[in-house]
Formats: sequence, C-alpha cells, structure tokens
Amino acid sequence: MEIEPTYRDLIKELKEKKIRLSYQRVKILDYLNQHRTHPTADEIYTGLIAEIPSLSKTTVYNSLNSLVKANLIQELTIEDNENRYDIVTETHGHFKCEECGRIYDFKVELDSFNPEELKDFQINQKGVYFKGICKKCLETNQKNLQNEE
Amino acid sequence: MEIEPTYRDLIKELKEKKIRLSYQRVKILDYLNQHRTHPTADEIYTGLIAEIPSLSKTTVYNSLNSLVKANLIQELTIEDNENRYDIVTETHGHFKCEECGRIYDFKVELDSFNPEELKDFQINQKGVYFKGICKKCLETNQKNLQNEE
DNA sequence: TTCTTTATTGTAATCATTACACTTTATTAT
DNA sequence: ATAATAAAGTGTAATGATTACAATAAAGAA
Ligand SMILES: [Mn+2]
Ligand SMILES: [Mn+2]
Ligand SMILES: [Zn+2]
Ligand SMILES: [Zn+2]
Repeated sequence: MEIEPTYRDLIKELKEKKIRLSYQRVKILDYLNQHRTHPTADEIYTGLIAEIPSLSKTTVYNSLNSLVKANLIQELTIEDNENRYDIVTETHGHFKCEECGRIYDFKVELDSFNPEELKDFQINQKGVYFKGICKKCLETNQKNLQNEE
Repeated sequence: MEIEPTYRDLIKELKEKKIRLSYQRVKILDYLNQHRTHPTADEIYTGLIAEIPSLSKTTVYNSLNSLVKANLIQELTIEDNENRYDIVTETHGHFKCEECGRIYDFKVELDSFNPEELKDFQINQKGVYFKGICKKCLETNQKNLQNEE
C-alpha cells in the first residue's frame, strides 16, 4: 500500500515503538477516520470484511490494541459489554443515549482540573461519560405521544 | 431479619418499586457499606459466602442489578472486564491506579456543567474516570529505584 | 391457611475478548 | 538477491464475566 508523504514521520515514530503500519491497520485507521460513530471491534470487522475478505476478527482486536498503545486511537469503555474506538485522542466527553445507543461527543476542559485528592498522583487519562436520552429520541417520544391521543 | 426503624421509609419507597429488601440484599448492601473499595460482584460473593453458605453468585448479580435500579447503589464501568459497585450514589470522580488496581474517590462539581452540545438532551448520569498511578505506587517505585543503586 | 408474587439457587448459555499455534509478510544481514 | 529473523495475520479454542432459564423457597396478600 502506498503511504502518503505526510505519514512519513508518523511511521518513523511507530517504528521506534516497533509497531508496523500494515495494510490491515491502515484500513482500520481509515475506517475510524471515516466513521466517527465510535464503533465496536465487531462493527469495524463487519465494515471491512467485504473489502478485505481474508480479515480475521483477531486481527481487528490485535490491531486496535496496537493502535491504542501507539496512541493513534482511543479506547472507550462506557458499557461493560463493549469497547468502542475513537480516532480522536484528545480528551473530550462522551454521551451515550440509553434509548438509541448513539454516542455523542462534547467539549470538556479538564487540563486545569486537578482534584485535591489526587495531588501527587500521576494522571495518565481523563474520561468523562454521560448517559441519558438524546434530543432525537426525546422528539420521537414526544411525537409518538401526540399520535396516541 | 430485623430491620432498623431508620430504614422504614426506604423500604416503603422500595415497595413502591416492587423491590424487596431480602436478607441477601441487605447483606450485600451492608458489605458495600463496610467496604468502600468499589468491589466487583465476585469480590462481594467471596466476601459473603462464609456468612451465607447458600449464597449463589447469580443472586449477587441479580441483587446488585435490583439495587442499582432502585438507586441504592451505583454501578461503575471503568475497565471493560469488570463492573464495580459503590454505595455512594452522589456524582463523584473515580481514579483507577493502573499498577495496583485501587480505586480512589475524588470530588467533582458537575451540576453546573451542561455542555452546549447536549442542550435539549436529558442527562441521567454523569461519570468521571481518571487513570494513572497512585501516590503509594509512585513512592514504592521510587524506593525500589534507590535500592537498585 | 391458601393463593399469588417475588427472590434464590444451580446449571447452562452467551458473547466479547484473548491465547495459541501456524502461516504469511516484512525487515535485516550476508 | 537470498537467507535468516522478526513482526503481523489467521483460524480455532479457551477464558471469564454476565445472563437466561427452570425449579424451589420465601414473602406478602387475601
Ligand atoms: Mn469521541
Ligand atoms: Mn466511589
Ligand atoms: Zn437517542
Ligand atoms: Zn497504585
């Protein structure tokens, strides 16, 4: 696979971490870049299997773990039964709708937030997860109520 | 099991939700009240099996789910492979040490924080999870380095 | 007590993720 | 370029937390 020049230094950095940017991994990265829905490993697998018939689900898991370790992507643990992946590695909040399951991004300023209780702690990662019902679902519910009358 | 008078109104509220405060559930609640370490279902089971030899792990899971639904306890999803439980239901932050696994509480003021992106969303729950290395582990690491010299 | 509902228990099933052994591909040395 | 070495991909089996299910027990209502 031809690699664009802009990726040169990235690849170099990965080489130092001994993480190769293989065909499969680039495709997974590309999928995450085009699908900003915070997909699961299974969704990524299903989305790529047509284009890469040889793809193994194990490869998806292995690749995602490598990419997380290289800090190219972020792993989200919102529900206990599924990990999700995000190509945006900067700290931001995630809202999961308990009705439709969609996950929304929102801005959160946490750089300046260092709680007293964690003084002298080394903080590596900050996660903010909200749950509730999204605007779309609230509107749908409202319409259904009106139709029932 | 004899129930203390202070629980009277609580039990009434639970009755309305059709959730009975059985012997096992009270014991689980009591365990969570005495062990503020955010234990897993398995840790609760192991901690109670000596006192309640008939206890089933399924009961622990069922009870925890009922207590969460009744909002008597809170479910924490920090890592994907284990849910943890907290008798403190007020919103607060959790720090998980990546070295020793301990989970620390910290204060977080989120009542006033309503991100622009979630305008018109119904927010039911706010979770804040930090990860890193705790003070104890950092100090231990430091000592080990000194001894190696 | 008798009827009805809810809870407990043990076992089997589920399902996301990982372990493992093998093959393929990429990198390095000769 | 060829051979040797290291990393990655693949398929299948294992793992492990959680849930489903059916039978039994306990609690509440009548
Ligand atoms: Mn995101
Ligand atoms: Mn807590
Ligand atoms: Zn929704
Ligand atoms: Zn620690």
